[in-house]
Amino acid sequence: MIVRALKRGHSLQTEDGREVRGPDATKGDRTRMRILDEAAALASENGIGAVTLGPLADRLGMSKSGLFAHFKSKEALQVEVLIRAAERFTEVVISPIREEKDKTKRLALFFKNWLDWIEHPSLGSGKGGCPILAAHFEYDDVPGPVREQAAKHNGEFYDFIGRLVAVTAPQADRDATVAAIDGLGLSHLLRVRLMKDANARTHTMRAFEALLKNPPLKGVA
Amino acid sequence: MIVRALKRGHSLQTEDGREVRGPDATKGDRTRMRILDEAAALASENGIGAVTLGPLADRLGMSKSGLFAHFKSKEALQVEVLIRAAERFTEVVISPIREEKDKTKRLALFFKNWLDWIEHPSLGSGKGGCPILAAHFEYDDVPGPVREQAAKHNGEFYDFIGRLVAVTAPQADRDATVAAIDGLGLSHLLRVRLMKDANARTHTMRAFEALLKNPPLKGVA
DNA sequence: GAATAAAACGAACGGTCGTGCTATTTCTTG
DNA sequence: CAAGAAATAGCACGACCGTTCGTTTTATTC
Repeated sequence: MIVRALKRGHSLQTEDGREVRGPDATKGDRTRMRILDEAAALASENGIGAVTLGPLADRLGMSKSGLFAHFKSKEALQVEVLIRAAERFTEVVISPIREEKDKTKRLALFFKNWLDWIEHPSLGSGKGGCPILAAHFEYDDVPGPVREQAAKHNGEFYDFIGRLVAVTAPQADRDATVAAIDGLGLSHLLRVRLMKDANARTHTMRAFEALLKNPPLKGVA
Repeated sequence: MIVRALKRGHSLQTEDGREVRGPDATKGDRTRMRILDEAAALASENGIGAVTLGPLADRLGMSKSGLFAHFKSKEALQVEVLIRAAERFTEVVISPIREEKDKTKRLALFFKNWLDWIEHPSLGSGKGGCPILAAHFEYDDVPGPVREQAAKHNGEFYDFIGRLVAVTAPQADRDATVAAIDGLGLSHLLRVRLMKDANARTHTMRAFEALLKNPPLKGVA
């Protein structure tokens, strides 16, 4: 087990394709998963920057050095936490929309799932907010691998929304519409988590439906 | 100078009303201002949480303890940094819109100023992003005075946008429109700073103009 | 079950953090 | 310019940080 899942760029398989979850996963792989899930929970509460080895080890009931041995550095751990969180995001928010067979309804379904994720992070990881969005704002100006990983995720996220927009509102200016949708999610997070506004969802949904009804059009302004 | 500006809740005057800027300000007051401005710059680059005493003292060319003596705690310093950053935000983004005599055009002018602020933080403090927004996401789930201050600012910000919306688009659902506008700014920040998208402004403006043309309406959805 | 590899531990390191203290310098004021 | 107050520096502290290393415990494999 010298070769780690890290090298494959995601955390579900090792290089030889062996599953990392389930009974045929080795002990180290299982612990590794426990660590990443707990770290994601911690990150969602206090930000990726607050994922420190001591407290994380305490929460896991293991030693700091034993934990550290799974990752070559704290930075590598942070990057993996982001990858893990993105996996969960895909499982909870992205993948379920395939069950909707009317493809023009998938955008609305995705948006609803996203708001759920933002409001009830228990679906995801911790009791704090979405660790991915937190990382975006935390590292938007801090060069390094964490920033690169965050930018990569956000780019894929925009592409994903863009494809949904193209199906649901082909006449719309795609990029501008993606910006508006992304913004509604971000603003929703602040109103729910920072402002504790009980009506946040109502306002967000009104704005979203108005946006779909009259999206920004191509070539205008 | 036992009584500090801090106690008044903002940083431009002491309790007795004496100006803190200009020649009749005492030396300590001036140093205090230098500290807060430099701290805001540092916060804009790496977040409020990264405003630590050692590096901040280095940048100011003074000792850690000399700096610390101006504030009773690091937390108090952070709160004051937020207050100072909000003052600058008002000076640069909010106040100038009064020069527009057509009140229905003030919303658009504000939005333009805000995007400028997000893109060119030199207008504000450091070379990083808006320290206020960064603090909102950094502390949205971390209880304490910093969080309270951030929530206060955001509430006032929403009220301000809401008043502009009421003048420019009285038929609109005010809260939903405020959410959409706020979101466009947040998303703009990510696309400019994290994604380094050169077309961010074009997309943001298209979405903004579409929003003003067809805002969410009252009582709908 | 013995041999071997992987995983986890415990202690220690150099470094930085926020925060007290006391002494010294610098400003302010009569 | 002298006396007093305010501002700053110097130093030390305990706590926590990421990281390393040698040892011990636990899994895996034959």
